[in-house]
Amino acid sequence: MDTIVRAILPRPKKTEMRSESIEDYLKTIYKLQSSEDRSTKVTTSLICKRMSVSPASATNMVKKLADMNLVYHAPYHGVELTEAGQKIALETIRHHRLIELYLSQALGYPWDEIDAEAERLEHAISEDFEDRIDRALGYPTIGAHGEPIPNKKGEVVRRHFPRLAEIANGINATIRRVSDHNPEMLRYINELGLSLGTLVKIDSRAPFNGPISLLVNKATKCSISIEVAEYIFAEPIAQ
Amino acid sequence: MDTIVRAILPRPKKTEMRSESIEDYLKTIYKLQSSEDRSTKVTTSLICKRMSVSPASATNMVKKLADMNLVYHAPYHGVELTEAGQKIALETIRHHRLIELYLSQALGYPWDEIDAEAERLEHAISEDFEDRIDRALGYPTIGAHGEPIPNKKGEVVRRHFPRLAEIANGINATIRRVSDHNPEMLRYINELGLSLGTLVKIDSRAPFNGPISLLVNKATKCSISIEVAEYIFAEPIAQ
DNA sequence: TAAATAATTTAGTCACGACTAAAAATAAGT
DNA sequence: ACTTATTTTTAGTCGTGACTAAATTATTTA
Repeated sequence: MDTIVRAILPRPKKTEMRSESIEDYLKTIYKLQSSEDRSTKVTTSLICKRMSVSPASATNMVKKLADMNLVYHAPYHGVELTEAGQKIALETIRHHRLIELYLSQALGYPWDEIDAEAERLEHAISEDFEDRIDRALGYPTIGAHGEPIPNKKGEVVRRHFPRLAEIANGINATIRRVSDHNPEMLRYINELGLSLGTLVKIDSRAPFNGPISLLVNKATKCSISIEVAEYIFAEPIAQ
Repeated sequence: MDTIVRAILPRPKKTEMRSESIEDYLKTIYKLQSSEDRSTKVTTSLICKRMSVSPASATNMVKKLADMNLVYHAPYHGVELTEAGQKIALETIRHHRLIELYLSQALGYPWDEIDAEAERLEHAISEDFEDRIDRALGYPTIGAHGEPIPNKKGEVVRRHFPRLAEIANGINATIRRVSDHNPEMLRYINELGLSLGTLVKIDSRAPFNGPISLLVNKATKCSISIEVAEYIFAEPIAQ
């Protein structure tokens, strides 16, 4: 009796391991969950687009993550990280950001290369390595592109700044974060002298969504497209 | 005609990729090929023992490596690296040793932990990373345990020193290399104060393969088993 | 509300790299 | 030389994580 039932039911799979892939998916889901508009559901297609993977692959992994109790999955309606899933995501992100900062500060890596290198290293380092670079960096809380670095307990201090594109003309602001999604964009932004802490003033905007003119460090002028201005987050200075 | 022949022959497999596994096997084969007695053939069983893998797995990989022209394989008689295979092996070993040295010098890792950490990192780093730590270390040629570091061209400067166990009583010698195969042994050796460059004098030997008494740095005495003395290589000082 | 479109999931495949069990080849002992 | 023991290879399986193609479910539009 029992045997028959067991033979018919799908075998209960004992997926237990924490693989590179799993970490990558959880990291991506975490980022989608928290960085996009809060209202947006994290759907399979969002995930597969962000990871450059086929929809079927994403579905498969989502099912596996659900089996492992790392995400809640409402079929056709998206996923949400469980506490366990979020823990792994944050550990992975912490690794990533600490490595990025280390590459940039200790090894002189340029801004636009640290993401790719960290992407591979983040899965390979031990807790010990994490601790050692954390110490070497002086227990930082802000990453190389201005993102918060989760602490070991998985706590994140989220800071919120408007995009340059959203700041009104005539306002002074300090650059606080730059989206690290596009290395070419990062290189370009860096070439313009727009790094973390740089003071900029929104000078003027050309009509019809034209370029935005900036005054950088009260000295240089430069003109960037709206698209670029969407990548840069800055803190307006109260005056 | 042609079609029939092609249909019967095993499909020619296009294994092209350079995976972690492949690097590990090539590295192991290189080490077996050069570090054991030269006369010993590198057999499948040697490989599988060293890698803690089943004989079948080793055979499989060996066949694959032969397909990729990375090793010559005489079935039942062992393998030998081709030039291409040796190149990859040396690149991997170079990565490993540079990382070990970096961990030890820049991050203060203890001697007995660097191997395990480097084992995972060596597959994850880029050429750029390699170059940067190489520069940060001042282009070293000797690794953390005294082994030579292959240069970028794949050249190795092999130095040959006798084991402590082989050095005659009364001789002064400088420790030049320590086998890194056993972390516990490494920790023990380090605790005894026996690191690279340490001056030792073979004081005496107890009979029946008993322990060897050493005078360390002309100051401390210590007594080690033959087994330990097999792990340590030293340069006798001409006097 | 029905049809068209878009998103998601199922089904089936493939490469990789491990495994066990069994067959085949080599080496050793009498 | 012939049997025995050991080493090596073959055969077949499994888990992971990707893929395409086809089916299914949701959503939008007419």
